[in-house]
Amino acid sequence: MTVAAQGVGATPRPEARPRSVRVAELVRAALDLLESEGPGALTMRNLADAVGIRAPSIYKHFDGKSALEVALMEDGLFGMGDALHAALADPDPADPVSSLLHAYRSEASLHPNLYRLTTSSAFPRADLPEGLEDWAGEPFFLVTGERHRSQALWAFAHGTMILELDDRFVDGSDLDLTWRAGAAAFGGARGRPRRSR
Amino acid sequence: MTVAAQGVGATPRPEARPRSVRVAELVRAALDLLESEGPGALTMRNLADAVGIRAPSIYKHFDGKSALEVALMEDGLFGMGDALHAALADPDPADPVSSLLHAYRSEASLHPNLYRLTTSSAFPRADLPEGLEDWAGEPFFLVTGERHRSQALWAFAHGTMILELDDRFVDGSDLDLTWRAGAAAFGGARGRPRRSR
DNA sequence: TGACAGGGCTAACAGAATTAGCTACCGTGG
DNA sequence: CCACGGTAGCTAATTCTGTTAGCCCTGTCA
Repeated sequence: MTVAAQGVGATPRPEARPRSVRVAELVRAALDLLESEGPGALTMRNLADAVGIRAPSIYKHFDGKSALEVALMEDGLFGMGDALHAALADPDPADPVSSLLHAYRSEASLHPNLYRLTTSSAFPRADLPEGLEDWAGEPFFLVTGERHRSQALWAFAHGTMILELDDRFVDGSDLDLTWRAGAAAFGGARGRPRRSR
Repeated sequence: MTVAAQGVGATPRPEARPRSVRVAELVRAALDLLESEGPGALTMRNLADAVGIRAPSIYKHFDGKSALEVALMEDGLFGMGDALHAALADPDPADPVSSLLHAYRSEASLHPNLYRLTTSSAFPRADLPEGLEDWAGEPFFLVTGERHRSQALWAFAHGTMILELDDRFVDGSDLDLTWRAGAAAFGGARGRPRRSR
């Protein structure tokens, strides 16, 4: 392993950008709207209503809707990064791949629509804080020790997560087992069907 | 294995629904628009222009935009299903997992925006031909022989594909290696340098 | 011949993001 | 004390979206 031991990564957690009171309020309301009413309900008018102003006034705080979404994605990435790093720092050093996947799934399930947004096609890499993306994804590298393997594991996690959220796994199949099958494939679980490393 | 041997699945290819000339023309134009100009350009007015009519006339052929999208998804699923089944029926029985993943990646890369649409959140399962989804996904089962493992493999494929299309894999990392890492994890490839087939 | 359905059209609407331009407040410098 | 500039609200209006209503022509068939 080329990184510091003990589950602590080499990539520093980026600084969150300061937000004015109003901006913070808008982002919070936007997240509420997004999660409780769905992506279609996140309109400038609805958001304005939620904080008691008119839609055009939002433009005093954000350049446009996409800038607002960037702020949401930022929160989403910080949340995911914290969850993943915590999972590795935590107790169980035994099966880190499974721990990581479990943390990933839990965090995403907590804010499904935020997760969808954060992983949506229009990813504004340039507008996000420097290093945020790397830091949030680092745990996958810490757990696999190799770049492409870590990308593959991340891809599995994201694929499973988004298909689960979108209800794409048919019949009443047990998704726990699907996650475990992935963990096993990537050398995590010593799961039931017993496959060594 | 509970399925017929020799790479041929038990699930029959569903019948494509018949389409009138105009409907076929509209779907073809919609696909053109989608792939050449992007999802934002797929509007009723643009589509109407493309076939030389006015937007409201489209409603004589489709119930609405989402019905049009269903038709596109249908084509996308048929295309993917054909590609995957062909990959298994084809020559190389040696490394079926890699063959399958290769076919998946090729087919999706051919129509990236159609792939995105077909795997988008709003998946109108009920409006699609009976059995289409199962048939298109069957090759993943044929190749793994176990349900949850097949779901995990599909999730890896989709995750890698969508992250690749969305340019989410940072730095100039070699995505071939990422795909291969996944294939290896799922029991496909043997050696790293060694690529059979 | 007459009814009807198919498939085009224009006009119009509601809701989306966004812009322009106005105004009120609020703190600071002369 | 007063003027000034910045902050943050507002209304009105623009453009683009999907969609509906209602009209009309044309071919087919009883």
